[in-house]
Amino acid sequence: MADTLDMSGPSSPEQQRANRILSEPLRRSLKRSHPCSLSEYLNNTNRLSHRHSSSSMGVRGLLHPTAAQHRPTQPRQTKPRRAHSSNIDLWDSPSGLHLAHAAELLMRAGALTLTPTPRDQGPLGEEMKGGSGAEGDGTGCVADFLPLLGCSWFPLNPGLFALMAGGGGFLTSGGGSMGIAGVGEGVEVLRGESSSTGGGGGAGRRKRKRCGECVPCRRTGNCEECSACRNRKTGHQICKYRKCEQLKKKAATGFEMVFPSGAAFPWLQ
DNA sequence: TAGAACGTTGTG
DNA sequence: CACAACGTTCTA
Repeated sequence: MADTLDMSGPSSPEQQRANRILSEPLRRSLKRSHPCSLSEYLNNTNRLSHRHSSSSMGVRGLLHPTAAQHRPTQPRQTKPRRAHSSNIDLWDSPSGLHLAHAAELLMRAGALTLTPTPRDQGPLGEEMKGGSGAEGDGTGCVADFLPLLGCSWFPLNPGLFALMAGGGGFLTSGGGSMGIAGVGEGVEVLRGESSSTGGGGGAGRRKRKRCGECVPCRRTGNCEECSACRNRKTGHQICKYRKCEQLKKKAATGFEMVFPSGAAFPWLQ
C-alpha cells in the first residue's frame, strides 16, 4: 500500500492512467451523489438539533447515533427482514462521514472553528447559501467550502480537507477501498470499512465495481451451472466463475489517505 | 461459515 | 424501466 506521500507526480504509467481516469467527466450517477451542501447541512443540523435537543451532543453521539437519533424509518410493505439501507439522511453518507458531517464533528470537537467574518451576518448557512451560488445544484460541497480554505480561520489539515471535500465527488467504496470519485488529481484513495458493520448501519452502501482485470473478470459468459447462475432470478449474483477477485475480498477497515501527486496540494511540497 | 435470498444500486 | 450484480442478512 502506498502509505507514503508521493510528491513526484504521475510518473508511473499506472499513476498516469489513474489520473486520466480521474480526469474524465463524471458519470451522471456520480455527479448526482452529493447528499447535501454545507449550507444545506447546517440548516438541517439546526432542525436536527431542535428535534433531538442534542445541540450539546458529543462527537461520540454523532458518530454513533442511537436508534432514537435516527430518523424514524418509514413503514415498509416489504418483509421486515431487511433493514432499509436507502434512507440517506444526515447520518447516512456513502462514506459514513460526509464532508459536512465531518465539519460538524470537528466544530463540536473544537478542532474546527467557524469564526464569522464581518460579512458573515447571521447564520453561517444563510450566508453561504447566498454567497456561494452553489445552492441547490447538488455540487455545493466544494463551492461551499473553498471560500473557507482561503480564510486563516480554517484550520483544517489539507489532507483532512481533501478527505472531506473529495473534489466535488463523494467517497465511494471500491475495490476494498474508499475512493473519491470525481477528484481531478490529488487524493486518490481513502480506505474505509464496509458500510454496514462499521457503524454506518448499512447507510452509505456503495457498490464496488469489478476490477475488470482479474481472471474471473476477463472471463466471458456464464457457466450456467454454478449456484449463482442457477439461482440467477433469486440470487442476483454474477456467475461464480466471473466473480471479481477484488469483490470477493472484504472491504478494508480503517482510513488511510494516499496522495499520488502533490500537485493539488502545493503546501505539502 | 458458506450459500441463499433479497434489497438496493448502477447502467443502458 | 429492465436488468445485472453488489451488499447485507438470514439460515443450514
